[in-house]
Amino acid sequence: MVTLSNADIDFVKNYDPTLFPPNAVTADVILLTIRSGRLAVLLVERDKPPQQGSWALPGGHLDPHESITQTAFRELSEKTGLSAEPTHLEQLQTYSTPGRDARDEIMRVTSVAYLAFMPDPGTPRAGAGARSARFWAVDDLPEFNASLGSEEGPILAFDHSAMLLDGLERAASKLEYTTLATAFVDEQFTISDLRRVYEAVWRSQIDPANFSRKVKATPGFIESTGDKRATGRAPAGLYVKGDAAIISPPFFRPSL
Amino acid sequence: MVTLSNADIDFVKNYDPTLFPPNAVTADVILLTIRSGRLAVLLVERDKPPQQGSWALPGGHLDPHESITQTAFRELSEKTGLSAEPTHLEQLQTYSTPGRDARDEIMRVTSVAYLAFMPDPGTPRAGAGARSARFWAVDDLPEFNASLGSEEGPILAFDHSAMLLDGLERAASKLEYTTLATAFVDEQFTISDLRRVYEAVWRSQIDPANFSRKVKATPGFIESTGDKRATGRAPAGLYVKGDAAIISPPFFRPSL
DNA sequence: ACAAAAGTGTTGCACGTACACCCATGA
DNA sequence: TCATGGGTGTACGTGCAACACTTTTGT
Repeated sequence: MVTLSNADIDFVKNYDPTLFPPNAVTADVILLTIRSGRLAVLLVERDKPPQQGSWALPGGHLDPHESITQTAFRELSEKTGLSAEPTHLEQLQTYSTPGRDARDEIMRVTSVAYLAFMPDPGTPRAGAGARSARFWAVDDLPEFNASLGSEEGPILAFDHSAMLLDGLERAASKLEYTTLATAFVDEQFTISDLRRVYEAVWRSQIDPANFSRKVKATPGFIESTGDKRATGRAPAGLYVKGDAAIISPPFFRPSL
Repeated sequence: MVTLSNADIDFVKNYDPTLFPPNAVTADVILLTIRSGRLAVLLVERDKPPQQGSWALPGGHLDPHESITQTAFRELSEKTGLSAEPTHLEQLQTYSTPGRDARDEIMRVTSVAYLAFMPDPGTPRAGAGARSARFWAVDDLPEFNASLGSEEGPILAFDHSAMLLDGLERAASKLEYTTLATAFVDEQFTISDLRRVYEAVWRSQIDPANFSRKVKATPGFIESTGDKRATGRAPAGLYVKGDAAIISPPFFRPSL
């Protein structure tokens, strides 16, 4: 990837990392899915300090020979025991404010947050370093205009509430101009399934008639399989994801 | 910011950073401005290995007690001697692919790229670690559909071409739905000044009549001062930035 | 037969684009 | 007075929101 000059080779040979202040780099993953029509996020209950016993996003340290994206995938699978990989994973933002982690007194911890989507993967299993792992409906979390739902969720550890807030905004805005809603549904899905993704992420009602027309009119968003699924009453057409990545013109979420 | 339990305090006291593989965290800044109607980026000629002698984005190491955003501001001023600060600076993305920096053999280098805008600040001065510093018109860089212009620019060091490409796309897309074009012009500006920002960043022609109407119709985008500037021929109204951050409905760039 | 969900038709309105036109100024 | 750029007027097309209406099935 990089061409090394002789000067570079000499330089690297004599490079002493201990001369630099210590740093840690971690990846944290905001994995979103739709459960019973509600947007849900995967959290783990921490089993080690710092913040032992509190709930946090799954994540962990960068290994020397992997990219930070690989860290995100690996930590997600190690901490939560999910067998399937997310259908979409993208980098969100990096968080480095001093004091965001107790270890900052000794060694700065810089955290790269990732945003991931997948269809409901069922119940996760707590992995290494986690006391338990489960999905929480986002609006059961008290920090996110809470408790329209039944359960009362936890307050998040570290600055993970800020990360989640940023992730939710990114998710809502990406549905406007990309076809990423398909990352939340199974391989075969109905247009109503897709509409329920939009409704959950945008927390708003969408006119089924206009939604259906618009999705079908967007080239490459969905492809018909010809089959039908006997879902509730009338059978709905089954579709698979098309090959377009962006929607133009975009969908707009109601301006609130 | 974080409340520490007794367990956390004990944990941090006994924390040994040397048990972890060494990491470096750096910030690199893509500073864009408009010069003679063309989009330009600030580059420095490196005066130390690695990649000594080649051109790169200004940047450097995270200090133990600053946020990575502060690193970006500090390195920009140290390396390029700019007296004014950018009028806009936002985090772009983090780059950590193994092999992106020669030092990765010894210590992983994770780089947080920032995107910054400002009105033309004049000629920069090379600072510590830089042999020289100057603005290059983006389309004089051979990797960016080059040489409509006169000069032939350099190939960038490390993965800085990828960063710049991502930054240009982000800048173009942000002009669609935010009022950030005002970050490129002086405090007082004409509507044509603002239009030339859009034309430089989008590399396209815009109808002056429709542009003027749309800008004035967007609440909070610009505020009239009542003054006029005798620019070319007829005097143009002078405006200042309004207090809105987002444009709705957005402007759309021509779909190419 | 009826309820519920899928999907079609139709209308009005808001907005963007294109382009003709007028105005103010300095050379 | 003419060239240049700032600015207004206007007509056309597109596309979406709203909502009435038809179709299809399971109970």
